[in-house]
Amino acid sequence: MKWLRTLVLFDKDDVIDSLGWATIHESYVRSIASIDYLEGSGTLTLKRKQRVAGGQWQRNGVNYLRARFLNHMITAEGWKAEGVVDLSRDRQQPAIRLYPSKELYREPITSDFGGFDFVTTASDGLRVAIEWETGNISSSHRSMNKLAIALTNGIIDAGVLILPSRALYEHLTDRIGNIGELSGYLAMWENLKAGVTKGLLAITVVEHDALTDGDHPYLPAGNDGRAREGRAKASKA
Amino acid sequence: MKWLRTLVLFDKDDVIDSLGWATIHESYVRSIASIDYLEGSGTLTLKRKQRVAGGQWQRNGVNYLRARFLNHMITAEGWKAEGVVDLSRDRQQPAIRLYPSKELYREPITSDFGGFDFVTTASDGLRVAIEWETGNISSSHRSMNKLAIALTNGIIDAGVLILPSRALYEHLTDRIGNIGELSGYLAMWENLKAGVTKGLLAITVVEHDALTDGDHPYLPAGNDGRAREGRAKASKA
DNA sequence: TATGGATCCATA
DNA sequence: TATGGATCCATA
Repeated sequence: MKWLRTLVLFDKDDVIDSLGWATIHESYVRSIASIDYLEGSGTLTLKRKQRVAGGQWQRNGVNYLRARFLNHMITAEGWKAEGVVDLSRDRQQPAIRLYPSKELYREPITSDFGGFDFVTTASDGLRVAIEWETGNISSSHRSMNKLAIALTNGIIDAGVLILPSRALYEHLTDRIGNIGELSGYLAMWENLKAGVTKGLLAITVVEHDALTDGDHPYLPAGNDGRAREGRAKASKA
Repeated sequence: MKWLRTLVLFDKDDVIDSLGWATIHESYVRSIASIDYLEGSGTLTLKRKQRVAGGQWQRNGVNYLRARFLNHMITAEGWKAEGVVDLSRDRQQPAIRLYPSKELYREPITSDFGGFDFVTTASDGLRVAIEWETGNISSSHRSMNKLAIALTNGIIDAGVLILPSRALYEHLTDRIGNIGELSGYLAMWENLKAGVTKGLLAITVVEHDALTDGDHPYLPAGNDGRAREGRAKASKA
């Protein structure tokens, strides 16, 4: 798989020049590069999306890519996934107002802050959270918001969202995250840097190496969401 | 349907005291109150979620609620839905840096900013966008981010997200938006007020009036093939 | 083609 | 039970 670019939306207190960041960035770029299909080929070749009977599109599923990435980070790069890095629920809520009473009000925090795909600590102590984003594009918004909150609260020093280019997006599960649809929101997240003391927020864009129309299997798809419905429809058509 | 509360996350330049805001808030609260089931009963009674064979849960679909709300706003309250209020793609992108080159870079905006469920203008000229959020909880993040960007860019003066209480959430389609899961992020959106000249950002929380285990139909999932699919699957289990 | 859903899955 | 995710749908 191809690493295309890493966008640093903001950087406070020079995390960008730290050894920890350099080390982790090199590492996850190697993990991205390691993802191939067929496995062992050294190249991520995807079968191009294809229209099937009933007007539906056949595309590549995304679980395989995610599993390969996380696996390489742990086994080949030697990072330990630390599991949940959580924010307590008793942090300060902003003073908001109710309407129409205009009373001051603090909404209780009643959900946990779920954690990240991968959190680790570099040798210099830098805590980095990485999100491999192949969920729905709206899920990318939640991931970015979550990274921003974690940076604001000082529980991580660097946050990265890894997501598909628009070109890769076309050939994977419909409506997954992609840089194109996030591009109009970058200014919003960049704006949050004012509330961060130390921290870097980044997006890394990735892409397939090659596309083919030939005799090559699609990446397997799971049974999530409306898959069953879609399959029933396809087999009927 | 019950209006529970309206949270004003921020308010710049006293939109909260404007006549336009008061008028629109009263209006949409009436539209919320008008949603009943069975239709004409005056009460939104929902059949409680129920575990069915195969371990699945049977729940109420969400299309009906959305349709009733929008319909009431237009026909009973007399608001005109203005359709897409869009941001041009040529707005200024923040100066972000590439890594590792550290070059300055501006990611091109390659997606349109899709618009809101309902946009209207009050008699005093106040432009208000309303999002009726019964999509996935991650979609609520996108909606809030979008309202925030629209306020920052001055294309609306007030933005409202209407979403279910945690109690209502339990009985509707799995994983839809709810105030509980958004509660930990309110500080982030509140923080964006610094970049807004004039504008109010609000969340309105809604709930059913009653639950029943009795002989009462689940809210229909729509007039398309989905309800049929769901029944087929459930009856197979 | 593009964008906002609506729906059910996997797993701690 | 709770949270993040994956998958296809509806429609302009």
